[in-house]
Amino acid sequence: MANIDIKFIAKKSGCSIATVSRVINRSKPVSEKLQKRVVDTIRKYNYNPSVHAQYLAGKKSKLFGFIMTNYINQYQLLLFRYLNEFACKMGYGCIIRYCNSGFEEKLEALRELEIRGIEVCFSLFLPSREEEAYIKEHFRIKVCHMQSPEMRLNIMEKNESSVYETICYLAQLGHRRIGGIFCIDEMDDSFLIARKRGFLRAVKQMQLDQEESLIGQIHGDYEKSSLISVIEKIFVPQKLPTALFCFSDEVAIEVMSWIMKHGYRIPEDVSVVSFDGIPFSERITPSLSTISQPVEYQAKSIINGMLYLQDGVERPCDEKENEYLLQIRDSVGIPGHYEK
Amino acid sequence: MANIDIKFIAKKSGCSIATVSRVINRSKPVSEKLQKRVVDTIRKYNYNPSVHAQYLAGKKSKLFGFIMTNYINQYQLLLFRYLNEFACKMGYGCIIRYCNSGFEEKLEALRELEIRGIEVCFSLFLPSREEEAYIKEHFRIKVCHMQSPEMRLNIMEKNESSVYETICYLAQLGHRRIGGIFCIDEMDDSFLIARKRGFLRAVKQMQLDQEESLIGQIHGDYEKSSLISVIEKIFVPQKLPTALFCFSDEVAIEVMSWIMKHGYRIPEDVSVVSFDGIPFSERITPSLSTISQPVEYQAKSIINGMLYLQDGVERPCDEKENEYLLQIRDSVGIPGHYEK
DNA sequence: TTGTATGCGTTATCAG
DNA sequence: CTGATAACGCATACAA
Repeated sequence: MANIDIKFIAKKSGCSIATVSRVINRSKPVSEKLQKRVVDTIRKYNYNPSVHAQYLAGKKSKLFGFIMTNYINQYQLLLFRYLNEFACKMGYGCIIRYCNSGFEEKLEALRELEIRGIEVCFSLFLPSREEEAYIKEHFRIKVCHMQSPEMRLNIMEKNESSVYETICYLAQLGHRRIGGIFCIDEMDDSFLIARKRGFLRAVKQMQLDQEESLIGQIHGDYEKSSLISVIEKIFVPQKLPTALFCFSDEVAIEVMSWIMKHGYRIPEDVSVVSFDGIPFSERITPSLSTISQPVEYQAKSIINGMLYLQDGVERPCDEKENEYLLQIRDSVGIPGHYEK
Repeated sequence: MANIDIKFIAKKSGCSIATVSRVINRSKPVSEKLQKRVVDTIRKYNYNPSVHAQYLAGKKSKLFGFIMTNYINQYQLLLFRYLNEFACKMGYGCIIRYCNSGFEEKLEALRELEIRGIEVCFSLFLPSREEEAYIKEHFRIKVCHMQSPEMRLNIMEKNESSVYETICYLAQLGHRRIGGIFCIDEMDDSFLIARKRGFLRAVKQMQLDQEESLIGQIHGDYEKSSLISVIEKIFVPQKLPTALFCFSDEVAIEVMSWIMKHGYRIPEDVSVVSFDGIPFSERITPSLSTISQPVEYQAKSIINGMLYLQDGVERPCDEKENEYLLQIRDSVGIPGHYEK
């Protein structure tokens, strides 16, 4: 059987390839009769135009690139799942590339994407100002990320304020001594740092204990041992915190297993709250209280941003859905409210 | 500035585009001098041939497709990271598509991949015989999966035997009452089922307690509540098992948090062992004993299989690396060996 | 060893 | 409204 291409369809429909093309792209009017005939044969032979030929003939690539960090967490995974879903819905394919954090390696990844004719890519890495400038100078491909203005995620403010409110809530429950585990980021001004800012602001505002020993910091790709030293720094026997905030659910889960293994009860002795709202957070026992991110909104908003970078058309998102929701579950309780 | 295409490079190198093409593809000998000149200008202008044009001119697509289940776990994520790495090393890009388990949706995903000129794709879903036949009949794209013979993973046997050996090991430690949580699969003969077979064989062989209440089954996309009923079925107060096997690390982590929350100690009261060897398994407290899969080998072997499907060239893998290793960590102990 | 010319499947321009 | 045809960037058969 012959290859099913535009020529084949044209012959079977008794018209020229130009007409078939017009039917496919709705680029120029075609008489109803002919239109129907063409559509029918396309259906009949299950014809699909070759994207490669389309691209060569001047069309855009319909392919988005995604650069993933090697230290991916479940939140990022979930985000990507939605990104994939929305990209598909808009007719775009997703080409993915894992990458270590070295700048050279990121450039290599960009090069690969560029070769494949991709024009817009999303990176889970937050680039520094210099990196961003370098890329703009040397690449045709447009790179965006969580903090790019086109994404309209308002992510810094949302992170700061949701943590602030969470800590205030704990204070209102009666917690006066709240520990916090945060992420050190290479970027001066990332949304991860914003979480710490929100925490500190609430501590000050609510006049909670401000001891330095209540705060721990670890890197994004921390070792288990360094997390444990942070926990041990915070959990000093005579002066335990009654609550603990962790910058991510995964860290919280590690911490909770440590706490329970060491004979403390959650939430009777310590309440735990974290950030992200990954599905796993409600599966463990006790279920983890967490600030759940609007992943679906974020994904939609990012894809809209990428489409904008691709074709210049703005697609507004409903800002109201951009809500960070504190999910109170079993890991949070009232201090001093249980028998010893 | 003109577009940097093969014509541009040809002009700058003072030769024809045919020669440039030959240098790029090493398809025919080119004199050393000319070769060098061409290579230099390619470098100088950072020229990259258009994959679309190459494809159109008869070359293969250099793109692999991957169909991911929506209920992805960390093991699958890790596997995909390595798949991505090895595919990149071989000059292939990875286009990814998440998908629910409905057959229609899988077909839609395949269609999308096929349109993009992809010839080989890997699916995390295990297709039934009928599904496989249907796809072969209706699609040009070749679909492979964990149990495809071309992948040479020997996965059924490896799963069965590694679980068998693990349970024997526990028996030798003195465990006589071992619980097991397994996955119900729609496929009659999947590697997930093989894990249960290995368990049952060992129980029989070592003459361990065979009560039906020691065994629980859940679906791949189980709810938390159904896991908890399974746990409660196994953890009957007067006749606790001294050890528990879980078919995946993620299930084990959920189970462990339940166990600790309910006042049992790990491993003093119950030992826990599971399957996969995801990084998170050693991060929790106590660290989780698990049968770690040779993810890196598997990924390499899968990519080799996909390359074989693409170009017919066999690339042998070192079978010795296909080893499932029981990692004994803190979650395993000797029964009756601790003070109450 | 090198160059010329054709074709790959599509879109877009220009005539009819 | 429709059809012929020139691009698009590359590989390759054929000619030199």
